Order: sequence, then structure tokens, then C-alpha cells
Amino acid sequence: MRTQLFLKGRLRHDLRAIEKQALEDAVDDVITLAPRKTLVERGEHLENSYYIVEGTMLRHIDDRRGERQLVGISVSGDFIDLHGFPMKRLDHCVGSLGHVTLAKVPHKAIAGLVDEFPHLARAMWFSTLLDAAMHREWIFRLGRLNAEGRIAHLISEIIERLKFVGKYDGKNFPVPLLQRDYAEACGVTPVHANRSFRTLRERGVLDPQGDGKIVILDETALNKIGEFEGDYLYGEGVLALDSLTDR
Amino acid sequence: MRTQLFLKGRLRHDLRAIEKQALEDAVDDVITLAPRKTLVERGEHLENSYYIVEGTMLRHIDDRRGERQLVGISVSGDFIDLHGFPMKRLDHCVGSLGHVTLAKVPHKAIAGLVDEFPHLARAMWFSTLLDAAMHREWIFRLGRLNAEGRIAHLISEIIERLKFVGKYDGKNFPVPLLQRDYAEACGVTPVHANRSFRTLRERGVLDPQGDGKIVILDETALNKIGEFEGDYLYGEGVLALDSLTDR
DNA sequence: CGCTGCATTGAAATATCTCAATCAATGTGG
DNA sequence: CCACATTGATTGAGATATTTCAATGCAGCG
Repeated sequence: MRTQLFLKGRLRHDLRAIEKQALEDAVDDVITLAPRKTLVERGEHLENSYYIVEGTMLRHIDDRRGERQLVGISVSGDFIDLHGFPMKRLDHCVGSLGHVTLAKVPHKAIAGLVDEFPHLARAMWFSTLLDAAMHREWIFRLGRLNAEGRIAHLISEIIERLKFVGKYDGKNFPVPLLQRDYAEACGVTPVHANRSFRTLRERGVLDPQGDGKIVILDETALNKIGEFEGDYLYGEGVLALDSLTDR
Repeated sequence: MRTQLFLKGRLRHDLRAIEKQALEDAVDDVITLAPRKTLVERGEHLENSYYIVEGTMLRHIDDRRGERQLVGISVSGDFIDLHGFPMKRLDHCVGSLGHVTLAKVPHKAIAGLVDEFPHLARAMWFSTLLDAAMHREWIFRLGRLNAEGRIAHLISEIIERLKFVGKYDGKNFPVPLLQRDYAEACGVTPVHANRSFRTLRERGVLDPQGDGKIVILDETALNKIGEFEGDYLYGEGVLALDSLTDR
């Protein structure tokens, strides 16, 4: 089942079998994307949304000089552009980080799901709101933390999200972001990102192995440096998702 | 009609009369809030959402030292915490800026609306996604602009939003944010916000009158300094909101 | 072998913060 | 009406964070 990770770790009571199946059946096609390929350009009219079966996607906005600001990272189990269903076009670009496998879901199919399964519709709405909650925390990260804290916070967030879907082994950070990606996500220059990583290494928090590979040595310290508190990710341990369960 | 500004300027085809009326009837109570009062604390369990009839509300996240980072500003016609309906608790605090008039809408009533009016439900979903789009632009602002650009961008955004609901006269900026609020929104110190305002004044872009009053002198220059492009606000001139109109 | 892309480092320039002080407007109690 | 406190705006000067520019190292790869 390709969509089995949707909202995994987020809903106390899973979606019903019939709803899961309906979502699965709404998948029109499965495609793969090579690293660093664009999936959607800002402003493009959309007919489909994409769900990540495996891999990492980046969302970004460009400034006047063409410099990128990452505004989101999506991992296995995430819908990347479900908000494209009500909005019909995106205000940002979407592209792959490494090799990615995507499930394509036509908006027509989503319309059918939403009509037929109100509970699933609510779950989808919720899923887009999780994105918004992460955006808010990114604002916090950029507005209140220094470069080292921003990088730490970003890594902490991704680790937490990977835990939800069972993609983190407690040590090897499996998202191959380069230092320039961290720079683009954290609003600093690549040079300064590099120096911040050095500090984190010297403090024994993590160990960058090059080429995007990072070994996490001290998760507690990482969370502390990034002032990371994961409650905004609405994990099921934290949240009683009443609105989704009172059916 | 208290909720008449909901999504004003955003939907090419207005909501149907019956839907507008249903929304209006869902209002349980109208309350007023004195300046600088807290409406919702982070983590609090919610039973209601609030719509702004008149006034400005601020949303913020606090850092470890208690410093605030604004993550959103809501003006007349906005639902402040509609995302509280699917999420049931917020990851941020909400408070008033000046005197505010709010329409209280119980989540039970929203559940009724969503069940009965699928089109209105889609509009509500869309409305929460507008928030997310603004969040993304705030990330961009903090990550890619300097202090002056950030302040300019913020003011440009608010002006554009006020235009949607007919609350901007082309000159007097009617949102009484203090310099410290700009600082908290833009991730800079109040002192530096002050210096940035001085630069903007010296450039003839705007004229701060003290106590939150600002006269806008050159909107074009303001937009340029903030690299502001308002398409992310999904105004009806820009967007064909097909998903909401194909009924 | 000589690319190329990424990581790393140094040194100087710039942006922003911190601390401290002043000023103007406003409100309050006597 | 005056003395005083409060709040927000403003300015200066030195400290710190981050950028910029430039150079080097290192690995994979045709």
C-alpha cells in the first residue's frame, strides 16, 4: 500500500480501513523523480496533488536575485501540495532533494474522497494545517534563533517527523541536505552554515560526514540548542484529536 | 451582518446568500477585547473559533527567555483561529493589538456548517490555507530580507490585505503596531526597528507619526524595498478559484 | 588528468545587538 | 496646576554576529 504512512503517528485513532482504501484507490499513478528536479513552479495551475511514498521534497520561494528561501521540507508520508486542491496554484516551487517516489492523486479524485468521506476530508484539512503549524515554527526559528540554533532546530524537527513514520534509527540522519540547503532554509550564507556545523561538531552534538550525511550524537543537546519543543507537530501522544475521532 | 467581510476580495464568486446566512447564524456571541489582552494561550483546548468584526489581533510564539516572535497578524474579516476547529488546540498564543470586536463561533456550529454546506467548507479550508501562504511569505521575509526590507514587506502585506476588505484609504496605515511589534514580527531589536524606520522616512517612503500611526508616502517604493509581490494573497483579480466555483 | 561540486578556512566589511542615555507625550495623584 | 511615573521613540558607542570575497582542500568522475 503506497499511502500507508499518511498521517502516521498523528491520529490517535487511525483512519478507517475503508477510508484508507479509498485514499489508496485515488492514486492515479506512481512516478519517480531524479535528484534536484522541479515538480511544480510557482503560479502553475494544478490538476493533481502528490504524496511522497519515499524520499524528500523541498519547497522554496525565490528572491529578486534568484536566491532561494526554503519554506518547507516534506518527507515520506507527507502530501506535498494538498493545499493545491483548494488553492489551484501554489505560491512557491516544489522540487526533489534526492531520488523520490511520488503517488499522484488527481484533484478530481480528491473531490470524490472529500464528498464521500467527511472524516477523511477533515483529516486532509488537518494535514494541511500541520504544514501551517510547521511554517509558524520556521518563522520562530528564523526570527528568534541564531544560525547554530536554526540549524539545530531544523534537524530536530525533521528527526521528530521521521520518527512518526519510522524512518529514523536514532543515529543516522537520513535526509541528505547539503550545507547550502541548510543555509537556504535558515536564512544564512553557506559559509556561515558551515561554521555553525563546525561548532555543533565541536560541541559533540552531531558529526557531519560530508555529502549530506550526518550522525546525531546528542539529540538532547540538539533540541536544547534549537529550543525545540515538538508539540507543534501534533503527535498522537500529545494531542487528543477529538474532532477527528467523534464520529 | 457581522461576518460580511469573510473572504472579501478573495472569491471571484461570492458565497451564496444561504451560505453567508448560515455563517452569520453560526455566530454565538459578539465580544469586545481591550488592547493587549490574551484571547488564547498556546496549548489551550478550544471549543470556539473567533472571527474579527473589527480590529487587529496578533499571533505569537515565545522563546525560552520569554521574547515574542509574531507569527501572524489578523485584521477585520479574518478568522483568527479557524484552524483550531480541526486541530483543537493552538501551537501559538493569540492576543489583541487595540480594541477588537470578535464574533464567537462554536466548533459545534462549524461542524454543522461543514456538514451541510460543502462549498462553504471548502471556503473555510481555503481560508486557513491563506494563513499558511502568508506564513510562507513571512519565512521568506525573515530569511532573505534585511531589517528595512522586512518592515517594508510587512507593511505592504497588511496594506494589501486591508485593501481587500476596504479598510485602507491609500495614505493612513490604520493598524497601530508599535515599533516593538514590528521588531517582534521581523526578528530584530526595537532599537534596530527604529533605525530602519528612520531610513524609510529619510527615503521618503513613509512617515511614522508616533504611537503606531504611519502615513504611507510612496507605496511603490515600499513594495520594492520589501520585494513584495502580492500574488500569494490569492486576491480575486489574480486567482481563478475554480475549485470553489464549479458547483 | 583535469574537471566539478562541496566543504573548509581566513580576513576584512557590514549588519545587527546591547547597553545606556535622552526626549516627548501622556496620565495620575496631590 | 504641578511633580512625577510611564511608555514609546530616538540616538550614540562599542560589542557581536553574519556576510563577503578569496583561497584551499578533497572527492568523485569522465
